[in-house]
Parts: sequence; structure tokens; C-alpha cells
Amino acid sequence: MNLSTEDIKVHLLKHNIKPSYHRVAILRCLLSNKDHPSVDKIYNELVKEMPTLSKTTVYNTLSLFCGVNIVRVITIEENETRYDGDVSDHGHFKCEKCKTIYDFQIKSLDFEIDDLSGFKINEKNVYYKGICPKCLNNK
Amino acid sequence: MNLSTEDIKVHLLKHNIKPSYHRVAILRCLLSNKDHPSVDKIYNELVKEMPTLSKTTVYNTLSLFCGVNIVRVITIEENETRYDGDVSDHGHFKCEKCKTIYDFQIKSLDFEIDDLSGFKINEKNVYYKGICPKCLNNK
DNA sequence: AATAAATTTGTAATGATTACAATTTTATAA
DNA sequence: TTATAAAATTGTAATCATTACAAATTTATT
Repeated sequence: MNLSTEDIKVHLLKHNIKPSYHRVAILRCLLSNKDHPSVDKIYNELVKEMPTLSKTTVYNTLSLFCGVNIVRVITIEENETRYDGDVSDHGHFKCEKCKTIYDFQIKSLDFEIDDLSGFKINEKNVYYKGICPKCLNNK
Repeated sequence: MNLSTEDIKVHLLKHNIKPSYHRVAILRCLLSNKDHPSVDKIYNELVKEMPTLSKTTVYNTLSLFCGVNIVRVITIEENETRYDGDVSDHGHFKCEKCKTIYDFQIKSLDFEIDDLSGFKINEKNVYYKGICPKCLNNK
């Protein structure tokens, strides 16, 4: 995605978040990288340009973003939380070898039977695990 | 479910796992409780009957079971892994209030478009989050 | 009964996340 | 502009689930 700083600021302001330098950088990182980065990945990428960055800020900012639904948490493996700047409904495929997370489209997310009548559904998640084509070839 | 010790032993042996006392107890716990317990829950339930039980054993045993696919990991929240003795394809709904995990049936798990041709899919997971009917009423 | 193999245990290490107080930056009011 | 308050960021320490690992126990084999 080719997002200007201005676009990102507007996006944040729409959700009543003051677009500080750090916040813009973190959101840009999530919107431009489609690789569903971990906190560590984001931190390491940004700390190059902003040496004073603290990992706590990355954590704080991401949970701020999640709270207003401009970012989503991807919980696939227990030990590593990943984040997604794309909040539209879609599935994730995580390669068990290279740990890459791929997106995939889902025909329809209305596939449950009536088991859940009476439940208030806030969030739907679909993820697969397996081996990606790249790793299937490289063995 | 009304499973005899004998049934459980046979089930384990089918997967080349020696049915030790602890293993049988842990598997029984998962098969009879439909509440998708955490390690802690399993440990606390079993330690009453077997006071020497170690939490490490619960961890070891569960990963042994997962390795041969008689138990599945449910990763919904980052901070608490839950386990499921039902390995058939179905979805999970986790109540954000009471933390209960409910099962629900899925019409079909073949809902991805062809995005994943060339991928080797080992595992499909669907989970929702929200508020269960019980908690919706109790506010 | 002696030995080897498998299982279980308990403690310590790991590592991601959170709590929190201190510091810095930004906004507001005099 | 300067002083003051509010918000954002930082850094360190605490938390807590999970794992590593070596010792102890149990089970199987000779």
C-alpha cells in the first residue's frame, strides 16, 4: 500500500487517536507490510529510524489500535502474537516451517449452523496451518 | 461421554502410547469434560486424586497427545492455551466475559477460494469471540 | 534380582507481556 | 512567552505460562 503520512493521520483522527509520530510510524508499518509482524519485528524495524523507541510503546500503541479496531490481533501460535493492519474479514494461513502468515479470502463467514443463536458475536477468526508452496519445494 | 478406563487404554494403544495411569487420567479428563480445559484446570482437577501429579507431566502428556492427534490445542487468547479432546472439525466460540468455550458445528470447512492451491493444509481452525447468552442475561 | 528403558517429578530458565513510576513531549491557560 | 496540566513515551521490574533438564521413580526386560 502506498499511504502518505497525511492519510495515516486522518485515519487515526477518525478514530479519535492523536496522530503522534510514533503512532503514525507504527500504523504505517502495519499497513505497508503485509507480513503480519510481531511486536519484535515492528520494534526492530522502527528502532532503526527512531532510536529512542521503547518496546513498551509498541505494545501500548498496538493495544490502543486494537481497541478501536484499526488493527487486529492474530493468535495462531501460543507464543507469538502477530498483528494485522487489514481488518476486513479474511483467513490466515501460517506456514509451520518459515512462519510466514498468508492471507486468503473466504467465500462467506456465515458458515455456522444455528448453534450460535443467542450469542453476541464480536469477532470471527479462521486460520489454517500447514506448509506453504515455497517450503514444499525447498526440502 | 461415558468412557471406561478400558476404552481409553485401547484408544491410547491404537496410537502407540503406553496407557500409564497418568495418561489415562488426563485423557479421561479431556474426553469427559467438554469445557476445553487449560493445563491449570486439568492439573487442579487431577491433583486431588493423584497428589504426586506434576504440572510438567500434564504439559508433557498433552503435547504427546497432540503429536498423535488425539487432542487438539485451542489457541484463542494469547495467554491461555486450552485443549480439546474432540478432534473432529468444529468451531469454537469463546465468551469474553466468562471465558467459557462453546463448540459449534460448521456447515463446511471448504470455504476458502483457490488462494491456497499449492499449500499443504494440515489444520483448520475457526473461532469466534463475543458474549454468550448466559452473560448477556446476567448484566 | 539386576539392568535398562520409560515415565514422572521438581526446580530453574526462558521469554513474551504487563505494571508502573519516572521522564519527556505536547497542549492549555495565564 | 511562561507556567501548568495533560498526554505520550520510556525503562525497569514483575508476572506468568511454558519449557529445559537432571534427578527420582516406576515399569519392562534379561
